[in-house]
Amino acid sequence: MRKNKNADYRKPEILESYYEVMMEKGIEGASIGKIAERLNIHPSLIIHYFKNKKNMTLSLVDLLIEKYEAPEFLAFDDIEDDEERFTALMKTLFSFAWSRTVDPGVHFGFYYMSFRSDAIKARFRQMFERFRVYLQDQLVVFKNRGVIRISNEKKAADVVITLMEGLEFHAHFLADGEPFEKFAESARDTAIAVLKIGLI
Amino acid sequence: MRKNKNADYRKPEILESYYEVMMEKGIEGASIGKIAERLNIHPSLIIHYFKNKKNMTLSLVDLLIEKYEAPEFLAFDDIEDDEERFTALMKTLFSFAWSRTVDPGVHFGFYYMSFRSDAIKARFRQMFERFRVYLQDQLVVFKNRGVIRISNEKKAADVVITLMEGLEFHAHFLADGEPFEKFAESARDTAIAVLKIGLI
Amino acid sequence: MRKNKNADYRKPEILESYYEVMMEKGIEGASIGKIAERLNIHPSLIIHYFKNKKNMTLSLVDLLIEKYEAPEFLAFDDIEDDEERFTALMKTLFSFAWSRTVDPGVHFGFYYMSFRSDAIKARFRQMFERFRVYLQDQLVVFKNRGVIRISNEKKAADVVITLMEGLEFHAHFLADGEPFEKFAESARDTAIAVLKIGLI
Amino acid sequence: MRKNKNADYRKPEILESYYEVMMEKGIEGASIGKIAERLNIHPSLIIHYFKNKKNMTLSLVDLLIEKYEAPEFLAFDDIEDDEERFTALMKTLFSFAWSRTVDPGVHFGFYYMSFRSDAIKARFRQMFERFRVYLQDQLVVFKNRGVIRISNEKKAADVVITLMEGLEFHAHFLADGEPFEKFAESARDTAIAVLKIGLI
DNA sequence: GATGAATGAGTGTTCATTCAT
DNA sequence: GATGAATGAACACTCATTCAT
Repeated sequence: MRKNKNADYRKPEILESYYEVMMEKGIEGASIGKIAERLNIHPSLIIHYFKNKKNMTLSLVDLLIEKYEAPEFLAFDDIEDDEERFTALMKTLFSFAWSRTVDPGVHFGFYYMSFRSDAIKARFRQMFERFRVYLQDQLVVFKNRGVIRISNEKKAADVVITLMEGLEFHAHFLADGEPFEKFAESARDTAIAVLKIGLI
Repeated sequence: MRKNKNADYRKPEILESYYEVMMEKGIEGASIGKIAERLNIHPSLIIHYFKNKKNMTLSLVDLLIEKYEAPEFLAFDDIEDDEERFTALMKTLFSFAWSRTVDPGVHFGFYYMSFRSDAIKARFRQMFERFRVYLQDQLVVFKNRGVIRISNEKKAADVVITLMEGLEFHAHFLADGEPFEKFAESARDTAIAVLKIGLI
Repeated sequence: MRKNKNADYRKPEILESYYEVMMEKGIEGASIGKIAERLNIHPSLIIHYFKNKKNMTLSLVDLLIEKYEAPEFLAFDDIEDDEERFTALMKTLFSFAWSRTVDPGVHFGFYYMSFRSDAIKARFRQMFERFRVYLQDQLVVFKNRGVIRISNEKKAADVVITLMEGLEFHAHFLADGEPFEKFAESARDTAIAVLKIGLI
Repeated sequence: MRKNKNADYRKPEILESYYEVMMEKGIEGASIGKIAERLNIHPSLIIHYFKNKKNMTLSLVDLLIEKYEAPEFLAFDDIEDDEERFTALMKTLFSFAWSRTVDPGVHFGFYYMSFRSDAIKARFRQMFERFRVYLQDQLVVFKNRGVIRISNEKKAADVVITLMEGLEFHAHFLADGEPFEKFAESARDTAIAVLKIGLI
């Protein structure tokens, strides 16, 4: 019954299982025992690969952040028309698909963990930084093409992110029943208006 | 060593201790044992007062929500000038004091718990609902007085809340170093502009 | 809400509740807390009346034994014909009603407790002694009237009791489905035969 | 201090310890902690082997039932004479050794537990069923050989079991002082007579 | 690479009981 | 008579981790 695999196979397998258990049972419910059980392996084997839980958790965070930064998500180079490309970007940023890249329960869970773990916090901070930089660059382009009218690109990017993250929250607590996409409209339209009118 | 107090004293005392332990050790670290230790009482006394941990947790959530809804926070009736009152409201909504009414770690912790606990989620939902209704009412007044220019008050209130909550996030991950108040400016100004220009 | 009663009222009330909880949750499940809850009184009040649980348990045992020894059960004086009276006695001893005077779960529970508690064991021993004496006396009468033919009344009574108690067991484990009365027949007929034929 | 053994050694060792603690302290007194203490191991090791207490308890029940069904007990094939073999069987069924295969306190304890646990009840029921079948088969043989004279083998077997179990009870409450063997005589003789005379 | 034995700290909760009011 | 505060021991069980194999 014992299938000998090596780290390259096992580690992702274990992280996948970790993620799944987290979705079902939450952070505090995602114990090494349950993760192992789901994989039909011995808990010790998980320790064997990751040394300890903290380490494994950081690996999972890294993996999930990678998902967010997958290049497919924000590939609009094929759209030639500037206006269209801007719209496509905005639509994506406030889309359901994007919002659900990672299960929201897990997502929030890690956000929460970042309060206790500097290592996790640092990772998210870097992720957000990278995203802000990306957004800033995009905004500069769109500004130069005359699509939007902003003066402070960093602040503008910040506001967009603020709206995105706020929407995530909002959807969890207030959109119940209403479809996400419809609920996201106001936030997206606000973002577009803010950028186009040149408030910032 | 045995100090007999009664429920009116003990229960808030225990909740206070719960809150403190939560700040220090996080949700999963806030065990009945540690809470009791901090109060120099026996763990079972906590059960005596709250029956079980779930119940105690809900009591704490209720207490914290009450804090947010304390009447002092949003009392601007003494300001006669409409414009001034509007500014005061906006300043408060995006203020550090308001944001830190409850320790952000605990705050996020409960948000996170709402994914696993319907009871907690319901409480937050109600809180947000109440807040939206309050905001909506205020916006109607300001609209009638000509201070702002909006067409859909509910959506407008939603956007303001979205910005507030997004700011909370953002501050945690991106504002580090920068003072909150300065960081909050963009979000607040966006909110004001959105309301005044009549985007929604 | 507090109704002041005195011991004469409260004690039986508490014992009744104890018995009920025992039926539902078993011996180990019958805690003072649950008994009190059922009565809507404070657990301390139970201690107040009975001093401690052991004491209360003994009181309950006494009460239940009294039930078994209720005079109504074995009152056949109105039956004049000896043969008929003998049959009536035998029918009663192996009847469902008699067997279920006390809930069998509780009944067994106390039997079991008698292994750990000398006080309880002594009570049951006395009860059985008294019952044996009663039976012996009856058998002597029936023997003198020529209804049965035995040489050793004590042993004869013993065998009857053995059959009665064995039936109790048997019914629990083997009679499932089959009605008790039908199942009891063999035991009763054996008892009658043993007494009539004069084996003992 | 750490002695690594394996499940084949540990599990029976733990069950043995469980049984011993049960004899001393009763069912409710047989906690995992005490069992572990007696073995000088950590309580969680017990959980490691048996997952949970219920499971361990069922394992013990199985073990004890096995003891009752040990083939040595009822091996009379070497006795050629039918009459002698019948007597030997009867003697064994009502013997002290048989009755004390398992400590009566533990024995009763499990009987009692069968009221609350369907799993335990089912096991006992099966055990009794198997025993009845065995007895029935034997009675058929003895009947064919002319040793006994019965018409309904199942009922006959039932009565024998009833007498056996009733004796168990009886001995506990009434035979104190008197030696079991002597006390058992009446029950055994009744059984023999019932079978020989052909009452059933 | 993989398993299983073993640990020890910790979890929430139950329980009988004592004491003060 | 009745309540509530408080205790402390005990309970089954979970968990991450270490070590030997």
